[in-house]
Amino acid sequence: MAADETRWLDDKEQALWRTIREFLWQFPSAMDRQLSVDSSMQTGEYSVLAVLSEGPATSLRPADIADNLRWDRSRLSHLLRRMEAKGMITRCSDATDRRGQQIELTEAGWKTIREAAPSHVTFIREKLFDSLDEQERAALGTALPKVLDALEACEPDPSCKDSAPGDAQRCDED
Amino acid sequence: MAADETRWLDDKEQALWRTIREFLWQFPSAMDRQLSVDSSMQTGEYSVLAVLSEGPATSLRPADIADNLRWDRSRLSHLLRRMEAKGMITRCSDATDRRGQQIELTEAGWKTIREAAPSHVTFIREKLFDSLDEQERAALGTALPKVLDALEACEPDPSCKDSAPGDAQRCDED
DNA sequence: AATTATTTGTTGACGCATCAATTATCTCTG
DNA sequence: CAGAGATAATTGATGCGTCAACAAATAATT
Repeated sequence: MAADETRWLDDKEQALWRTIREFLWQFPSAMDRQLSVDSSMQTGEYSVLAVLSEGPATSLRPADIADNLRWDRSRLSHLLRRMEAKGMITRCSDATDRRGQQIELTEAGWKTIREAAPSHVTFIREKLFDSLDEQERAALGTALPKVLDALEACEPDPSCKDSAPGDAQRCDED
Repeated sequence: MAADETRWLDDKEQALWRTIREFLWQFPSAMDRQLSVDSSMQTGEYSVLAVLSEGPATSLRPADIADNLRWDRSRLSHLLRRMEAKGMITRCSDATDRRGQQIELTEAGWKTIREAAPSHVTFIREKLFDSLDEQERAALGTALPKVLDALEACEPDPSCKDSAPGDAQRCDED
């Protein structure tokens, strides 16, 4: 890349970036607070409980949960350990693949997600959906996937290998 | 609040929430990775360096930085300690208010932000702005502030007190 | 069948954010 | 001026996410 061709942000772009950055920080932060206050847990734990309770299957392998949430395996592993200690989930070894496990909600886990869901959904509806009109919701629905696509071009996994090579990715250059 | 009036999300809303949730996680995560790889720092540190370098003043008090970024004081305090240890900033006690301090970038701090800025701005432009058309950018610009407004109604600080009391905040009910 | 590569999941060290508690200074009120 | 309250900033404990290294089992290759 040539010397200093950085396309800096103009004032308008900078203002928008500022807004987005604030949203990126404030929303998850407020969501964690809501869950902490109302249900003594955080977003990560809620997400795992939700995935396990929503799916058609009664048990899932950690890799499935990780894929569903697009999470790091390690993060999930740590979280599952804590959740098992709290009695939210149980693990049994997978018969067909002895590396894997089957993760299942316990009764306490079901109770927890059932009790946490109403206030959490209310939070999302009130703070997020109710703040936006139909057009804005639609715009988010089309805009954000594009950004996510752009991000996938350069992920931590070695998934960089199967992305379009012609288009100047910045996975290791500087 | 009455028994079970939770307005659950329908399929369309759930899909949108899923997208937003993924964006909320993946974007900051990718941004941290970019900064780590290219500049050996993370978003928080970059933000502080940016605020200090952008402002008209050559030095700022921690409270000003915290307000600018809408951060917790404690978070900033910890971060400033680490940044001071790395030689990025210096502190001098404020003459007019002996509780406060003046935070200033060191030469090393200036060098760091100057070197980190191009690739970071490029990341934001390529992954975020370039992925969106003008209409989508405008939509974000109007939509997100509304969400942020809704969030401000219920913050950790005792700022709950000066928000409209008629409108059923959920700061402590359940 | 034997070797290699890939996939599944765990672990430990480390850095960071959060919360509650604390110190020091300032401001307001009487 | 004295005392109550507010504000600036720090501290320590705790929990979480990340990274790199690892162990175990399966899949692919020869």
